[in-house]
Amino acid sequence: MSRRSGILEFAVLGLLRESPMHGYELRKRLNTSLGVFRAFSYGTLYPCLKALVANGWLVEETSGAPDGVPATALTGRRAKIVYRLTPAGKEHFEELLSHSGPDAWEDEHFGVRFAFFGQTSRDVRMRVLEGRRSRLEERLEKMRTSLARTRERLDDYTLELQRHGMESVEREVRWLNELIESERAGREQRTSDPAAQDESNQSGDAGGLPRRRGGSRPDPSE
Amino acid sequence: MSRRSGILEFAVLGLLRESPMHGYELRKRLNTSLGVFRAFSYGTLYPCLKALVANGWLVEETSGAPDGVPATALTGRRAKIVYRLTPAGKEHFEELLSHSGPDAWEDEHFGVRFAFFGQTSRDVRMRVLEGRRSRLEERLEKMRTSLARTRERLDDYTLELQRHGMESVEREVRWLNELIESERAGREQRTSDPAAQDESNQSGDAGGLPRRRGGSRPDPSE
DNA sequence: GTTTTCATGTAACCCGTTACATGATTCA
DNA sequence: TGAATCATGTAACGGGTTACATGAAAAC
Repeated sequence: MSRRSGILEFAVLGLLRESPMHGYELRKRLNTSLGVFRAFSYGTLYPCLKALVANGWLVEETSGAPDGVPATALTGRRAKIVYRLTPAGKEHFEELLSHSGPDAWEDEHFGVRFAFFGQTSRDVRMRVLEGRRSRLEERLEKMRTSLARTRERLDDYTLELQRHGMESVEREVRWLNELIESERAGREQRTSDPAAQDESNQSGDAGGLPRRRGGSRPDPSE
Repeated sequence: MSRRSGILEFAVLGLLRESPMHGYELRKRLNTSLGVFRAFSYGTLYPCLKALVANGWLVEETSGAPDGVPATALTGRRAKIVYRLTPAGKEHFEELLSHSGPDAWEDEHFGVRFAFFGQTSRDVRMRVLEGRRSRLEERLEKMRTSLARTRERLDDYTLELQRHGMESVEREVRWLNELIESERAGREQRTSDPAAQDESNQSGDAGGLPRRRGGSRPDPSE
């Protein structure tokens, strides 16, 4: 019952749901796939994995595998400890997925939640996106009033910092607007979901993302 | 010698350099002026203040002031403990200001450093801005390669998250480019600095910010 | 055969928050 | 007079990192 990190636990369960992995690989996935937002060290990850095993959500499969299936087949090289999600773990993860409480739209949590939107039902997606948006909007409100009160007493750099900060938040709000609109647009369409889970897949279909693929042009004017 | 937070210490010294304050007010300033980036609690601030006093960088002035000058005159209401920067503290802060080590351009530090650019000499400003920029550029590089490697294995949401993340970083790089250019432009001009310090003011002149005042229009299309 | 990368862990520490305890001042 | 805000503090805990210790497999 010790180490409960919330976000790390969530991410680990989510990644292991796709396929079993050992700690080292897991960490790399955490720091790229879910990247930008968070980088966990081994000192955090390994104890967390042990705790999840203790909870019955994961099982360890060592090289001299008790269940046949040598880990070699999975990774191409001998892996020490492969972690696999148990049915209980899967159930637990899906329960976490279905929650959309206020903490789900805080800075740290939101990124991870979004990363697993593919697994998330559409109504939960909507609640998280809208929650996040209103969170940012109230933050903007605060910044605006506080700026209005102190405007003239601040030097140019502080002001510029404030301005840039607000613009960043505004930009994220616009992003959320687009996403929410896409979700709304894809509401009644029921397109076929690309990667359907075998069982207990509670996610609806993939909604509709802006579909602007290709990821930010390499050379933006400069 | 205990509690050394770095960023909090820096911000506290910087704010107190402008004028003496008590803890409560200090915290509000921390969470607005330097806002967006960080919000400290009393549980962090007060112990830090004590430590700074123990270091000889601050002095406490209680209501029954030993130095005359009742705190009432400063705030309009009776304040309990007013903290004032000592000469040693000022000296220390200016030394901190002059450093531009690699940690100065990490996410957490950069914001605070920038907030006190008004007090910072131009060459240090330049080094910090350029350091920050190259830091972001190498991060972009990593993201690009990692994205290229895993592109097709990721679902749309993860991809969109990645894309948005990269765009955010690219945007900050462009911002830095503008700032750096402004600094370069204001290099030989020697405009009069708006708020000159009485003594030991090592900051050159204010350089030149984009001068686009007015802080982000209230209604951006939506 | 040595270096690099893969792979797993632990103990000490750091920075910060939460929740609590306390009390003065202002305002309705 | 009672509620809200101002104001100062502390102890317990939380979540994470760093540095270290260890060793196997791959690459050169």
